[in-house]
Amino acid sequence: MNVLEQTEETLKQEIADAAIQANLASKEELPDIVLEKPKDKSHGDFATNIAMQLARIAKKAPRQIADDIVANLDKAKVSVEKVEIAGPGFINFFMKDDFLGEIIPTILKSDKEYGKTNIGNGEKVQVEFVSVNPTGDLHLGHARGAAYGDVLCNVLDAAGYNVEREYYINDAGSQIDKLANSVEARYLQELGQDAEMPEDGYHGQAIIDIAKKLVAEYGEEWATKEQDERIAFFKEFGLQSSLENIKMDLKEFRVEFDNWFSERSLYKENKIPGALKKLEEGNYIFEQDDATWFKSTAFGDDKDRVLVKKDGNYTYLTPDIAYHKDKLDRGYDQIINVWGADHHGYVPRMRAAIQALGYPVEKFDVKIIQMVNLFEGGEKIRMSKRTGKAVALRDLIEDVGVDAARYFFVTRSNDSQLDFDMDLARSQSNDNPIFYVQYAHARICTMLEQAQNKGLGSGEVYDVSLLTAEKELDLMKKLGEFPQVVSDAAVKQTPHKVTQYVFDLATLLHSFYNAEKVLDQDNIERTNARIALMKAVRIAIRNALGLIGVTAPEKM
RNA sequence: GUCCCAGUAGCUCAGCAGGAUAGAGCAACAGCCUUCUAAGCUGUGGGUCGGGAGUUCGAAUCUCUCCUGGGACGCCA
Repeated sequence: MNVLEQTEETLKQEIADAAIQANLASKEELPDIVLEKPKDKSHGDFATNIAMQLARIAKKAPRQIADDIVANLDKAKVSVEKVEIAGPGFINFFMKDDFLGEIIPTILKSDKEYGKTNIGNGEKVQVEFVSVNPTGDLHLGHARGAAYGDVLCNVLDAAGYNVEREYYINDAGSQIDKLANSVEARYLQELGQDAEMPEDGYHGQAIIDIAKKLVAEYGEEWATKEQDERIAFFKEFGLQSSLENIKMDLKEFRVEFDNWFSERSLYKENKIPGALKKLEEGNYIFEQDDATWFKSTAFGDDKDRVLVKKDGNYTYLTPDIAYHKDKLDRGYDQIINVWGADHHGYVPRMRAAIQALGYPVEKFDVKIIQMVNLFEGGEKIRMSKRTGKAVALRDLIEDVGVDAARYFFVTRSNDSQLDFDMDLARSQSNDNPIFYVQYAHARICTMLEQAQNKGLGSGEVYDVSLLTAEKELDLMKKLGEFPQVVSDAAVKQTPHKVTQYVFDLATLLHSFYNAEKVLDQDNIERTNARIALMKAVRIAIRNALGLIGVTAPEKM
């Protein structure tokens, strides 16, 4: 537990005791005390609305209740400067400045660990994300899912969850056949033959590159072979090449997985019939029109779903059900899937499947990532997977860099669409939030370097009580919030809160920097205290950027 | 037609486990570099939180309804 949390806990306890002592409510009746940090400084450092909440129970006016609570408060136990009652019955607490005193020493001591919490309590969480079909390049939409999933995992990890990252490789369905056919057509075209791309094939550049690679390695060898043999070979070649590309792109994007789960392994290990059998035991299977159906409507789905097609093949859903069964059998407390918005309609049937298999549906969670719209020169760039004109992740990285791309993708809530402004992401100006934040870090590094050159603040001796300027207090309060921000982002699965936080912290740093001078030969005491503050800010920025997967440069 | 997401300042978006006078960035306007990085800072203007009803002491936040935009509704994946 960090310093601010401890102060809050003590304060909450005091308020609860005071309320009971004033006979406003019994221990059982008393609601949880909520402490908030008022936006307006004139409302103090903490505020509680307990008086309003107790109005009905105590059958008294809120302001009267607030009076009673304040009268019974033992101010000696917490470092409260003064207490005020305001508005409809808020109780505002103004703390003595020294309540911030422990923040800086705590941060400097925790260093890389600062921000970590144990709210997850070691709970096992698995996050499956990206999981793009190995039939082409990763593009913009996938990139957002990749950034979201990765940062979510970082945040969960920091908040004390036991996280695993997994990628589901669709290497068994009909899309792989399409891939083989597409590769074949491109291969023959490379050799100057008059081959036609299948209507429903993959038209992207990636397939052409694979064909070129084939020609480079095998020449015309495969043109003369039996088609069956050729297709079989191209299927594997295409699959492996695509997978390699995807892995390479993700690695460059700083996304690494613990598991790469192959759909084929479900076939090999006979897991699909097992899942079907389980469904059958629950009477959720029926035959109709020569197909096998899953009665997903029993769990609120719009319509029932086909599992085994008329032609005897599984639909996409069937191995996916087996896959989710497998995941749940691995003993995670929670499995989170990160899906694109175009797959949201798939959620009810998978939820139905989880329930039909007899698992608690609360363990299954889907995060939907809304679309990304790319803007350049004020105009929207349309993307389409079919025509192959989608903007590839690789191109995006080359253009704006990994830092800017990752940062931009986790600036917004996952369920808001995202307008990605290429010009802004590229710009080396104060308009660009990633540069703004990184600049704050670099600025601190420069100051600390100079401090060292001048022989200032090198020791462990500093007196934080000298930090009384408003901007110093603001910085310390913000620093103290970091662990709560991490917990909040993890629990609510909203990694963009970290991005917002680090931006706000950078703002306070820049503001402080312009208002106060850190290195002052004529005031060594204060200089040492400020250097300690700067070190603490640097740690918080670095750790926050680390969670987002963005570098913290020392010079810019 | 059904389902999902969104609708908050001129633009892009936070805020949505109900709390005080609704925030940030950009854009606009006015200022700040003999001082640790001006990739920075300070200030000003700007809002019927899509409309309406309800619950509540209190609603941008919860419920219902309507409108607008985007997406999804295959024996595709």
